[in-house]
Amino acid sequence: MERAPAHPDVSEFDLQRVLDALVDPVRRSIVIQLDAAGEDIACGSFDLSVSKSTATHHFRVLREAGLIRQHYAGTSRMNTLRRAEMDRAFPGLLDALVRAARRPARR
Amino acid sequence: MERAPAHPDVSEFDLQRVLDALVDPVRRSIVIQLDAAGEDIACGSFDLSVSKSTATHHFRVLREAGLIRQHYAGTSRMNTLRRAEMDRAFPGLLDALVRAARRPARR
DNA sequence: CACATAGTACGATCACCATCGAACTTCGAC
DNA sequence: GTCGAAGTTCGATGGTGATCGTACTATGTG
Repeated sequence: MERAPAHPDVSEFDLQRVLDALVDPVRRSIVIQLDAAGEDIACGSFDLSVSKSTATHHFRVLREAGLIRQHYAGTSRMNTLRRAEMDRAFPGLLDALVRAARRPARR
Repeated sequence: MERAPAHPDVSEFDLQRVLDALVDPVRRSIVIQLDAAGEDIACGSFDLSVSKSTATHHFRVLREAGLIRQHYAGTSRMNTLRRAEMDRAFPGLLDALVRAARRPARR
């Protein structure tokens, strides 16, 4: 188990990678939940509809895209939304997505 | 050849579908070019790196997501960015993407 | 120590999608 | 009508990624 996983620097953020991460509904749900909570959340405390191993996969994709930061607290792995850094790299992107997710798909 | 293809109404716009459309770099390039031009562009006048049949596929995905409107002008098929409608359904989304695409991937 | 908890690593599977070429259609020009 | 230009349609193919179960590792607790 990698106890200190690599996180990309803001200067390395890549739009394609970020969109690839955000296009998956499970991953977008993770981001939405983090944004709504406004605080760190452990991997296991998310409301997800996939298995643990699949969840691990999704968290890795989000981390490698730069959307979340992960650090251990005991056996739990805490997840932080890298909001400010994302906003700096891609202004308005997360805002638009969070806002779009909050309202019904059809109006 | 379908001469009057179906376009979704704004009330039917779906975030997942829109993101699925925008995550592909070729399709995003089409949207960016339409936004930059500010006017309708024929399918064949885009700067794309794929074959004609693949391009047709991409235009269809964009149309079915509601991102573009298509109509014939002679043998040419003109494409219009549905900017205002997208902005109404998903405020800030296109702005953020166009803006992100304008600057280099890394800074 | 033994045990439970939290998550990772690894392979395998499966579905989807971007891509293409070839054949076809539609329209305008000659 | 004949030709070319502009797109579409139709398979086929190939790669990628989401998913899972199982085995494993690390940490905390008794």
